[in-house]
Amino acid sequence: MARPGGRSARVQESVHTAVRELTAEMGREALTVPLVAARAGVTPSTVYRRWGDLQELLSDVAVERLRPDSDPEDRGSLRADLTAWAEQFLDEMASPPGRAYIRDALLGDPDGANAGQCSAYAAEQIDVVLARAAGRGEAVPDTETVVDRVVAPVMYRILFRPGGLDAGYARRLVAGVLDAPG
Amino acid sequence: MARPGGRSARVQESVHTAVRELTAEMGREALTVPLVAARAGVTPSTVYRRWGDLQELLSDVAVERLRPDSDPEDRGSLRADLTAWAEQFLDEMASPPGRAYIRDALLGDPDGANAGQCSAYAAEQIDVVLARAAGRGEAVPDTETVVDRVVAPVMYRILFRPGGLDAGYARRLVAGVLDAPG
DNA sequence: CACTAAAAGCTATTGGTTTGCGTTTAGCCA
DNA sequence: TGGCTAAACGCAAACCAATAGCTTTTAGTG
Repeated sequence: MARPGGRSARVQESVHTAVRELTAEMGREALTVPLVAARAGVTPSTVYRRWGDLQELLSDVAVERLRPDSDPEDRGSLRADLTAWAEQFLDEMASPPGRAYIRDALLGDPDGANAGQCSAYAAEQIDVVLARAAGRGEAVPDTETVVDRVVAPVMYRILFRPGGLDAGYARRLVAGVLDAPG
Repeated sequence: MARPGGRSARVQESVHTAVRELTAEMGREALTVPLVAARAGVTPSTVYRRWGDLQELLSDVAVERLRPDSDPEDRGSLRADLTAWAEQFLDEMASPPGRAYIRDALLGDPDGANAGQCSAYAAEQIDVVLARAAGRGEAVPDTETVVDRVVAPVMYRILFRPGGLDAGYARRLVAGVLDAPG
């Protein structure tokens, strides 16, 4: 993988852009490697060599989209910060596009590197919230505890229990980990 | 879908058997629809029409394999029952074949029906354990609470955090939900 | 400025996937 | 029991995604 500005970087960028555009235009089902390659202005063999197959390419694009673009907002207390973050997290992840990205990220991921990256994103956001609360002098749970008690249940239900998720569920999970830290 | 003994049932059975045999013989990577169809004694078009593609077929087979074959053993107390079940659950699901089945089950599952079935299997097992404990007069948590506090963290880590799972983790999760029920 | 290795373009070929049509089978009602 | 209907399957041709071999371009280096 060359430095930004090199040909490799240009190809990667144009291919990723092609995936995003074509997904928006005609849906995920209609996507095919030759189609993406044509839109990106490269040959299919280039895509196959760099990504292996369509799933791995979609996984790469999905991880990019799941990267949070900013730190959680400071609302003055651990409870308020964590509740707001959890509600937004559930809202984004449980939406149809969010679910599609999660599936794509998990699917074309032979070694689990992309899935690990997604988990790291959530852990980083939680770290920010917890560190801020600790700076205020509040007692804070471990990041791992929050992952187990909030992130994991949300993701589990998104993946295995289609339907029946709302902001209230996220609030209850946060209340549970703050009021009864295991 | 016809009753057992009908042609549809015979075809489904022979195709599923072919998938299991060929997976064991030459690995999941080598599987193709024409290969499975030939082993099953049907034509590829039959498989494509019934299952859509290889992923959906593998998803069906994976769900079958994830079905528990017996109720959890009675060890005399809720804590012992739940701990033993969680340890076995983690052990089976975190193993390479278990992870492969989970991935397959999630993968070819457009409407989430197969994933929901997997979740239902775990909930049923937990229900048995909790009902038995309630029959003894023990105080028991909700099934949903156990799913959130034990099943979800295990599955999340299997899917998003490759590596670093052991029986001790399952024991700590069970202890957490029994000693500090949210 | 030449040199080397990695990456992309090009093309032929393979084989997985789709489709249309005829045939069989299972369920159903008289 | 016997015909009727619709769903499921077999068959075969056509399509197109996927792969591989080879050439050409490009980026980095002495």
